[in-house]
Amino acid sequence: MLLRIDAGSPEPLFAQIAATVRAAVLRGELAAGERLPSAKEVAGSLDVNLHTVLRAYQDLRDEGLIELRRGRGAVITDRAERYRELHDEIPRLVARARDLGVSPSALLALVKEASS
Amino acid sequence: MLLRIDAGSPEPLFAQIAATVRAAVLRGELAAGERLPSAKEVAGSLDVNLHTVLRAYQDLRDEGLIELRRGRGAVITDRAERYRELHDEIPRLVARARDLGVSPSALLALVKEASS
DNA sequence: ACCTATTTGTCCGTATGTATG
DNA sequence: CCATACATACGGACAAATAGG
Repeated sequence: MLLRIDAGSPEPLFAQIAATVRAAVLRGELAAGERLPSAKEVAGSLDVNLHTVLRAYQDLRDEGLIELRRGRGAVITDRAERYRELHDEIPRLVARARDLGVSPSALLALVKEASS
Repeated sequence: MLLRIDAGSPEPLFAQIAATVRAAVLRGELAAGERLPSAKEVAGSLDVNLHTVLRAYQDLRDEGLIELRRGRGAVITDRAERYRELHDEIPRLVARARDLGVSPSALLALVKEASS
């Protein structure tokens, strides 16, 4: 099963569901164009309410990771693919900084500076 | 009354409520630190469901216009104030572009270029 | 220190609407 | 026309944080 949640966690169910999908995308298990199981299916398999899943899906849509269409469902976006690629580059950047003797906090400051 | 909605509009109720608050902030009717009426109050006065108002408030929170705290309510952020200031500068920029003979589409392109 | 009321947060259930296939 | 699937709205319930007495 793709999605897993922990009912005992203080993390809200909808957030757990969204996080699980996000993680799957970042691990490359979900490629652009692929379709997520319908909210109804997920709700059934996780034994949560349909709305809880829909809220998770809508959060993911707001982040640009998926597209939602009535009658069609949830589809991974191209942008999600690019997020993944970017995500994969981070460890290399961190390693390179370490090689150059740049501290993690200094690297963070550099990134922050560049994106301001 | 601060908020108004049109039940006949195709625009969802929660979006109408959020848009009304947004507009009020941009008109300067709501300053940073001011508190919005509680979701319950708004729901009562607009005759909509409590959850509909809460969703509007949560959208506004996600945009950074308000802060939400249990037991305390919804408070306009400093950032909202800055949004308003930025908003107020736009007409001046447009007027200045016009004075300089820069077309609206060219101005748009310049802004787009600068923010890429 | 305690209790209570207020207010948002989450989740569930139900109903209806609307776009897609 | 029909089934699927998301979108919105309503209602109820309980939890958790805050404020005030």
